Formats: sequence, C-alpha cells, structure tokens
Amino acid sequence: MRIGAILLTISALDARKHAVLEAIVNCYNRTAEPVSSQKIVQDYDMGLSAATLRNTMADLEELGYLTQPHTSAGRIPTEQGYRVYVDSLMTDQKLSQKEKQFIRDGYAASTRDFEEIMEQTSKILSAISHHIGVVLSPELHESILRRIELISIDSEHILAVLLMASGAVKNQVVPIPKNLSDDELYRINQILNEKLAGLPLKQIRQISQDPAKLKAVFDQRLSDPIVTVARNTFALEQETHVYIDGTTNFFSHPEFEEIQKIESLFRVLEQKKQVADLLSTQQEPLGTQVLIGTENGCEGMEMCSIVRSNYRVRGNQFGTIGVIGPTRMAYPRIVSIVNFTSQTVSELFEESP
Amino acid sequence: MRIGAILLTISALDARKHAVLEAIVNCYNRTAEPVSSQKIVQDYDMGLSAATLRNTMADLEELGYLTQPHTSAGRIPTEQGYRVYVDSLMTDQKLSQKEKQFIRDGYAASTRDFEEIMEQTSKILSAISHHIGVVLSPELHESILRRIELISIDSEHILAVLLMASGAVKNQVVPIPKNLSDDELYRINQILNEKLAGLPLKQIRQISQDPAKLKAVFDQRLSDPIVTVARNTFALEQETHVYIDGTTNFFSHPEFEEIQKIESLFRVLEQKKQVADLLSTQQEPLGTQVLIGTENGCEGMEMCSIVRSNYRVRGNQFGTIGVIGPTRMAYPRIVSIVNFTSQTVSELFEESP
DNA sequence: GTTAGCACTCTCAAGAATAGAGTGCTAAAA
DNA sequence: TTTTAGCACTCTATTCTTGAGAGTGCTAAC
Repeated sequence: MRIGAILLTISALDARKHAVLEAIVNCYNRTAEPVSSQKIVQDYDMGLSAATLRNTMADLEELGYLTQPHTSAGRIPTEQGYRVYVDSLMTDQKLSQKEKQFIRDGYAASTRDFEEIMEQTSKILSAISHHIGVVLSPELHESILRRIELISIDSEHILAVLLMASGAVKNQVVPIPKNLSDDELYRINQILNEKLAGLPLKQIRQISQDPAKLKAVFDQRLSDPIVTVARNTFALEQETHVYIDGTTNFFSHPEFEEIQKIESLFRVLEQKKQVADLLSTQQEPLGTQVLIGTENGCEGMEMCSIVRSNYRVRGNQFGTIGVIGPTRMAYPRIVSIVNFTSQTVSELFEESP
Repeated sequence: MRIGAILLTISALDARKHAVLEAIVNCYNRTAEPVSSQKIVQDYDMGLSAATLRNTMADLEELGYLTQPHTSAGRIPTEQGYRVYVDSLMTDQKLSQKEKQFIRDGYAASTRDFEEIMEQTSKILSAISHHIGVVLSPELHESILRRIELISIDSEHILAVLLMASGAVKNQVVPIPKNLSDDELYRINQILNEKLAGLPLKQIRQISQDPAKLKAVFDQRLSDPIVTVARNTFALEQETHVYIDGTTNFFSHPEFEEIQKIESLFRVLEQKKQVADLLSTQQEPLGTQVLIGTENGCEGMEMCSIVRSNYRVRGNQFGTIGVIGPTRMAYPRIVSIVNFTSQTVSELFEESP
C-alpha cells in the first residue's frame, strides 16, 4: 500500500511534467515565443494555477528539458526537451486526404523519368512542409547496371549511356582508341552488355581497373579496344545526386532573422556533398528518423532539425529523402509527411516493372 | 577664337565632371560608403579643393549621376551614374595571366562532357568574380539533333537518348506501343536517325505533331509504331538548363545586410525560369553587355547588376553566361572576366570536332 | 500539495543628449 | 570668372536614461 502510493505519486508527477512539456512544445511551435506559466493557464485546461505550473517548469528546467532566454522570460524547450517530445510525447498526426492527394498529384501520371521523380519529390516535400526538401538518389556505385549503350560522338570519343536497374541513367563521354569502326563499337557494346549487365557499378569498376579480373570476365573475347573502353567508361567514382528545394522557406522563420544564421545554413546547403553526408544513413533503413539540432553534428546547422526516411528502388537499393527545418518544427506533421512521401516514392518505383 | 574658348571651357568642365564621377564610382566601389569631398581630396590627386569638388558634385547630382543617402552624407553614384561610367569612363582591365590560367584550369583537360562544362563554368565565374555565376545552355529546341538512340526499358517504355550537335545530351523516357520487338525498335531507331538527324529539335517537334508532315517525312501510315515513337519522343517543349553558383557570395556584401534584400534575391534565383529570361538576349550576340540595377526589369533584383555574354557551340548556336552582383560591382574586372570566360567556353566547344 | 501575492529581474521601446560627418553657402582670394 | 577658406546647419549614429511590461521565484496562507 505504501509502496503503491509512492509509485502512484511519482507517476502522477511524471504525467504532469509530461503534460506541461508537451504543452510548452506545442505552444512554442505555434508562437515562436517563450511560453509563460500564464500562457499555459490561458491556452490549456490543465486545472492548475500559474504558480504550480511555475514549480513544474522549474523542475523541468532542472532536468534539462526547458530553458529560459533570460530571467524574466517564459521557457522554451531544449534539444533534450524536444527529444523527449519526439520519442514519447507526440502523437501521430495522420495526413489529411487532401494532403495525401497533394503528394500523389505531384507526380505526373506518366512519369517514369528517374531524375524527374527525384526533382519533383524535393519540390513536393518543401511545398507541403514549408521547410527544405532534400532527396538523395540511391548511391550510383551500388546500383546494378541494366544496360549499357555506346554512341559514337567523334573519332576519339563515344557517349556511354548507363541504364541502371533503378531507372537512373548516367551519361558519360568516354575517350576511345582512334579508328574504332562502327561495327567494332557495336560488337564491344554487345560484349559489355553480355558480361557486365546485372552487376553493381562498384564491382564493374573493380573489374575494369584490374587486368586479371578483366581477363577472367571477358575470357577469350578480351581485346585491346574492349579493355580501353571498359576502363575509361568505369574509371570514375560516381557521386550521389542531391536534390534540394525550398531553401527560401527559411526566410519566413523568425528564428532566422539574424542574417548569420541564414548565411551559415546556406553555406552548408551549397556544399551538396555535405548535405548528402548529413542525410545518408549508414545502416539499413529503419523507418523515419529525427535528428534534433546539434544531433546532426553539422557546423552551421545547429539550429536545424532533420527528418529523414528511406525509399526503395528496384535492385533492392535505397535512397533517402528528408526535410530540413528549424529545431522548432511541427514534428508530428513533418514525420508523417516524410513517411508518406517515402512510401509514395517507393511505390512509384515499384510500379515500373 | 571665342567659340573655341567656349568649347574648351565646356569640354574642360566635362572632363572634370567625368574625372570626379569616375573617382566617386571607384571610391564607392572600394569602400561601400558614401564618398565625401574630403575623401576625394585625400585619395585622388585632382589638384582641387574640397569646396570646388563639392560644387562639381552638386552639379553631378543635379544631372542625376549622383545622389545622397541623406543631407549630411557623401555621395553615391545613381544607376545613371554607373551607366555613364560603364559606357564611357571605365578603362579596360586586362586579366592577369594568373587569372586567365585560373579560368582555363577550371576545366579538366579531358572534359568533353557538356553538362560538366556548363556546371564548371558557373563555378569558375562565381569563384573568380566573388559574385553569382550563371550559365544558360543553348536553347535545346533550337539545337540540331545529331543522333538519336532508343534503348528498351520495359515492354511499355524506352529510353530515348538525344545527342545534339552541340554535345548536349537529353535522356527521355518514352511510352511505346506494347509488343514492339527489339528488331523493330532497332529498325525504328535507324529510320529516325536517317530522317531526323541534322534537323533542329523545334522542327522535328513540328513534324512529329503534324500528321501531314509525319506522313510526308516517313512516308508511312499514321498507325505505325514509328509514328507513335516519334510523336512521343518529341512531344515535350524543352526548357533551357540554368546553372547557378556562388549564391552565398551575396552574404558578404554590406548592401545586403538587410535580410529582405537577400530574401527577394534568393526568391528570384529559385525560379530558374526567371533567371533564364533575365540572362537570355533575344538578339544576336553583341559582345559583353551590362545591365545596371533596375535595367534588368526584374522585381526583387533592383539592387543587382548583370554582366552577360554569349558563347558559341557547334551547330551555330549560342548560349549565355553571366555574373549577377550588387549594383556596386567592379565593372571593368567583371566585364573582363565574363568576356574571357565566354571566349574560353567557345574555344572549348570548338576543339571537339 | 497548491495557490495568491509580491518583490525582483530583465527586456524593450521611447526619448534626450552628444559627437561627428559632411554639406551648402557666403565672402574673400586668385 | 573660378576657386577656396570658413562657418553655420543638418542629419545620423551612439549612448544613456527612463518607464512600462512581462514573467519569474519565493513566501506565507489555504
């Protein structure tokens, strides 16, 4: 009985703290202003007086979930506070049918174009979230080559068109040995397809750089021109494409009034490589993730949170989509958006056989 | 004698005004602060007192070439003042060997890749000018088709690779009639090349949308697969690509301290279409042009000047490069940069046969 | 455990005072 | 007639002060 009572007390306390924290996060997200005890009394029916709330708020501050910009101001959530909110307080917010439709309608019915899907996705994400939409294509060097086509440009160059299982296409101008006849080129093209289609680009690259492997793969069909073409075509490490849209959305957030904050953010965004590292998850996909504030570990993006998720393309590969916004963002909504969009993109890629 | 004296007086007067205007433009470009009469006496050896300069400056203000931010401030050039400066005062500033080398070195020796040249050019422009570098590819629908290659994706789609005379490549996923055999596709590919290669995309589009013309060119029934493929492949109006780099450079200019100015500029830049319209010259290329301030006629870019020039690609086509910077820019230097870069790009395209 | 009341702290906005920059004008000098 | 020195005047930018307002923490009562 005694122990039960104590437990009850503790859990009651915790429940209140949670409720207050949730109220403050919600309120702060709405107003972008520090939340006072008074404000909570007004806006939320908690059945508590301002004084009591002040006590709870002081406790929450002690615990590291809230902070004050200055002594006589209300409280705002800390990163830790947001973390608790995201992990255990916030409730799923289903997207409305209208919103879902908006996302689906973003893709032209006929769209099978890989780049167009990528681009469009970043636009949709930014338009519906009012933050920055980012899309990372699946890593090209992990992609499986479906077909290669060599097109003659001039006596010293060809255009190699690499069509991936994912639907991605990569064009590359490749220097070739002089005086390669059209017939020869055609034959080389055939052999390359025969031997290399179905392999991931990474592996093809390894093969093409290693004489022994080249010999093993091409066997008696190995000729000088083939070696040259293969080597030149697959010489380059391929970078992941990054599609970003909605950067100007940041101008409307009051926390970015100071120009240095916008500047440092934009400097990061200009380095697409950095954005790619920021978004890409090393591990296997595990649903939608939220990185709050400094958790992203990126200098110049301390004020930003990232919500990211994976989409699946053919060839059992994954790409990443994400939303970058201020730490003060409507997490439930953004999580739902990212979730649903990544699903939609995956389905889009599933459809094409 | 009398008339000669008067003319001499007038021209002497004008010479002084010109000299003062030039000094003020130079000084303001350096310091970004209104230029006082005192400052000119200090920095430029004009052999005149501050009082005399003040008189001249008052005249120049009356003429509309200078203005004062407020009564007790120095003067800054108006757009009209800059216009006179650019048109008749500024002296050519040759680029140093080092700078020329920097531009040339920006292109990898082996680069023949069209997109890479475009991208790299915008990077070079922004890096060396410290402003925004913009490159417009030649209009695709004016481009001459050099070769088309059809690659099978699945039973309902092919990938059409359009190789232009300019070196530009356009990939497009095209729906096709079901059950088109590989042989048939190959044959269609051959015929398309035979009939359409050498024509500008615009004309091909007209043909492919017009049953009569289609019939005339292909000499076949409209229900034939070849007609469907042609129609679907060339259905879309192609947009000019816009490559932009160096947007963050704007953060370092003192005249863009106010966030609204940066914001309105970035909102324009996000609309690539608008940037394309801004840069593209309707008429034939006529060397490097300078648009000062509101002359660009673009809302949100009143504070910006544009220096643009054309480059030439194979097929007698022109693309545009440009630099966008604040009205207070080092015009002689930027003009030289844009000039030399457009030349370099043209040469780059000339090399590839 | 909760709440009313109050003193205290801090910010923010508005006003006042001061220094400094640069001009236009006038009258004298060249 | 042109140039220049001198000076009064205007406007900005900065600093300081002041007062109002917001919100807290603490204390004592409920």
